[in-house]
Amino acid sequence: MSDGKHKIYEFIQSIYPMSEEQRHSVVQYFKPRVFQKNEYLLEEGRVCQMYYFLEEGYVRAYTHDHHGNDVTTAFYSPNQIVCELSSFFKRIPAQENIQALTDTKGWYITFDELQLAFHGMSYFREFGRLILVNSYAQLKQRMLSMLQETAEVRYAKLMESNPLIFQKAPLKMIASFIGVTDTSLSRIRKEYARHRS
Amino acid sequence: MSDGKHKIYEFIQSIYPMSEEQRHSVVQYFKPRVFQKNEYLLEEGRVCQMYYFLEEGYVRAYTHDHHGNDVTTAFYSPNQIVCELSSFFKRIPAQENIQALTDTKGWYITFDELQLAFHGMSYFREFGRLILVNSYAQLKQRMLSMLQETAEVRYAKLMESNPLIFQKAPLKMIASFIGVTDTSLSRIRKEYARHRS
DNA sequence: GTCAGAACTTGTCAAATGACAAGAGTTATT
DNA sequence: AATAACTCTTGTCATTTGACAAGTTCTGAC
Repeated sequence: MSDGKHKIYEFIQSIYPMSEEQRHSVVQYFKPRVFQKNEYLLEEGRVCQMYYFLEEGYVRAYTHDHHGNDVTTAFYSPNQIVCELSSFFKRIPAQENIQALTDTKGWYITFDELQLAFHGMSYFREFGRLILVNSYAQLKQRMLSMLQETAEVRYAKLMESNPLIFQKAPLKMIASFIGVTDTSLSRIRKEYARHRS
Repeated sequence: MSDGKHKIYEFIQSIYPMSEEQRHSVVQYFKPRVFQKNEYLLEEGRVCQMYYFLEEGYVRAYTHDHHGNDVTTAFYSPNQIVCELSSFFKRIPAQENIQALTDTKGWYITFDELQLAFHGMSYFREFGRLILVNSYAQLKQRMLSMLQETAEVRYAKLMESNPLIFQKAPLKMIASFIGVTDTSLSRIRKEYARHRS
């Protein structure tokens, strides 16, 4: 394992444990790729070509609402898969952009390669399916959070689960992710800081 | 096809077209199952055992918030798959209940059967994956709708996309699905009717 | 048919949030 | 260093929504 793929081995193991040999046959498909700050991993209107394991750096996905404002749909931190799953698996144009917030480093696999690997290896299939199921579960939690919790609670949770994002992304991006205006988030943050002190 | 599985054949074809023969080998796994009004398809704390194709009837899924109120997470109409995907695929206890709003009729397959079928048939795998990807895409749309649109717009969209739900489910269930209180939805509905007249 | 509970509407008031604008601080570019 | 663009905070006011309560209608159990 002197190929620098240490992190991706660990990641696969944490999602769906398998033998050393099996992991190796999965990992071999992944190729290195870096992005500079502000570079796009995916642009709206194109088909998502990468299933990208983010090893270092921070990334966000966003789309536009009808007023032309952009809305953050996801933040990605190290050790996550970055991919617009609908576009990638259905081979249709994406409705969102994915952009590097910082310089990033990671490993990718293309759709065709993934199909090939899926075909032969049942453990890879399971791994792929779990990524999908986990993303679904996570999105559902966020949905529930939108339905049940106040903006302040959503802010507090993001602070806990992903504090580094606040150093990498401007307030406005975080605000649209949480579902409030940046003005409002600025006030919420103030209140939150007051409670904590 | 005198086995009454007409609808499920059509459904599979609409999601992921395949040959008559392939579809047959998929469909043969599904067994009939009916539920009476108010009967539970899944109860909180149990592992979801069914991947259920809903042929007739209406169903909703809900969970509880910290105040003990229930929150509707999904409505299901005929020709949809009813399943708590996280619980079903990860074999973990579900956090939500799925309950019949009306008498229902449909077809189910268990996890083990599905695994078996996935193993041998690549077209079944594709079908299964598309169900997952489609559910994900749909949830994402709803998420965006929560972020960008007013409660009134969400109400209007649900009215268009799924008008029959309004005859099957009380206002309170619909309100928690849209993300407002029933009081508020009552007012929104009034306003909406006024605009339309 | 009567009763109890659920479902829905409406009123009043308070709280949360958005829209808009001004201003201070920061960063990038030339 | 000067400038412009971006970032964040804060003030004011309007709008939306929630909380609570009262009252009507509907529905199901007995």
